[in-house]
Amino acid sequence: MIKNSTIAKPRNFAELSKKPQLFTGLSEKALQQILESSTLQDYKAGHLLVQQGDQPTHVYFIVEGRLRTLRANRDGGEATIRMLGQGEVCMEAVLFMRGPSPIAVQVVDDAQLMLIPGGFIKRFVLQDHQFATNLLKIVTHHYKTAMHQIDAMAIKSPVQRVGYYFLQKHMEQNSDTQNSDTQNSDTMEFELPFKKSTIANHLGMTPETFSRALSQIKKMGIDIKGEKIRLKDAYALCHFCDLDTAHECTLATKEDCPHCPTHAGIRY
Amino acid sequence: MIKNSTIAKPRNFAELSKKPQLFTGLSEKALQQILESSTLQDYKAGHLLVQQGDQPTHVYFIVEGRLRTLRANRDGGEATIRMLGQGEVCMEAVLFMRGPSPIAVQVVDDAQLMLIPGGFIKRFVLQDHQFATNLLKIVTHHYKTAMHQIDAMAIKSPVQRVGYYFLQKHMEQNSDTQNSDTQNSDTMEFELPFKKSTIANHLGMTPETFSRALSQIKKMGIDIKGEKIRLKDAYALCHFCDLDTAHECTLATKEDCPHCPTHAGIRY
DNA sequence: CGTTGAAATTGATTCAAATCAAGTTGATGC
DNA sequence: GCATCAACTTGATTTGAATCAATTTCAACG
Repeated sequence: MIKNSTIAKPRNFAELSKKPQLFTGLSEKALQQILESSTLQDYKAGHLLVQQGDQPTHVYFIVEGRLRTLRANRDGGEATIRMLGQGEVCMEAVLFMRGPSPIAVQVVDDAQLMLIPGGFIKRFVLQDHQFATNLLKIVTHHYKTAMHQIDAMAIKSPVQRVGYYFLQKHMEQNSDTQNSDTQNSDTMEFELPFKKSTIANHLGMTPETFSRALSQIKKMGIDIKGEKIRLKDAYALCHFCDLDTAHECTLATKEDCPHCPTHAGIRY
Repeated sequence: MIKNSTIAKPRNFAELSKKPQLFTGLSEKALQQILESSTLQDYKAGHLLVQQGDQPTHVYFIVEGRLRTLRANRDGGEATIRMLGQGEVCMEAVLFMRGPSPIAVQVVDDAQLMLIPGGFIKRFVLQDHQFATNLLKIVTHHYKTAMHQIDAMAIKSPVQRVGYYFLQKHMEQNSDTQNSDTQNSDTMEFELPFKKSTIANHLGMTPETFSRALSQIKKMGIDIKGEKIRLKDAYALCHFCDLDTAHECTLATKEDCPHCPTHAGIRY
């Protein structure tokens, strides 16, 4: 599985499009320390990095490629917890849970990962405040996402789940392009970063149901061509917004959004 | 709603049966600082401490009573995220998410809470390593629980969800009694700490379905009398165990458990 | 360019949990 | 003791997503 293993070089970071959350605000010295303790490795799609029940050994930083974290049971059922790409980390939360890993980690697209030893992370948290806060923010954000996932499965219809997922991807990709030098501040188009069956599983439904939800959502002003999603108008996804998501929405201030939950003082 | 408000006194902690995770390993000085910044308040059952979309202001430490955290939508649907009692905290994770609270917090049983100002917590995390690690462990544990909840709703049957919930409560209450001076090391009995309809909602099912799941589970060697659950034998709940839970099980080492996933090298 | 195989779509059928609708139990107060 | 009300249980019915099954689409490769 392992094709390549070297000491991580700082310039690998420069190649990443957006600054990874794990390293924000760290001193040069701190960064050096992390890099020197880590190794780079390549993995093939399909490889199981971590199995459910394994003792966590490393934190994995994605330089290139895609992973997913999941839970599985005896009858072959799988629940995809997270789907992650470039600049994201995994196993950092598991490291601080006592006991073996509650999740498996699978390589979805051929990936280059930076492996940071678990022991190093645990020590480093105690010596670097900024790093500790970074970790806290990351785990906290995972928890928020998990709460949304619970919410979705408990009280949302398949169409609502897909709509909310689209809304998030749309907002993510808008903020990405604004950070880079693209001029287009409000793109009406975005892409599905994973194959549909994986997204379906993440949303707690079968591929068939996902497909049917897509054809429903097409009737709501959203064009779907393969991986490309195109909105007919900027408000097309506002149906699916909720109070805490509206807060990050650039349209929320423009008072003309017909569905925005921040208007009319909606309380759930 | 507020019946009483005083500066928190240290001796309130002494009254708590088990040492709360938030304060473990802190110096006397650190504890003093926290107590001096906090206030005690009483709340009536039903009160909404925090609404979805509110900006978080405090961390709530439960001295007495019960709370639940939940998400709700426009159509009246509710998803219970956590149900918490004495010695537990909430809003500590939300504090480190950017933006407004994704959850509401409701008082379920009349409660006495210690309110720790959010700003204090944020500052204190940067100055006290132990406190930072405590928080990291707490949030990380919430995340683990949330992953179990996702798993449950995605790939478990109602009966399996109830069984797994029972298993957890059983293990919790066993470890509690071992810490205190009770001799009975392996109790066959435990109690449901919340009313059934709340548990049902937390498990992502209707009260009717929960009730039917209970009658199924009675056939598996588990007696249910109101709030009291009594196991016919110590292994009655082992059906519902998984790899990461087995790790904390006192029976797992005894190789005679017929269902334990740690035996026979089960891989999911 | 056509072949191959995986992924996705679409349709028909099944099934499990939600809903609807009575009852029952159990706690609280008069 | 009995009345009252909420929580829970139990049964009948409906419904929406899973499953099963048959195409269709599309990318990879010879």
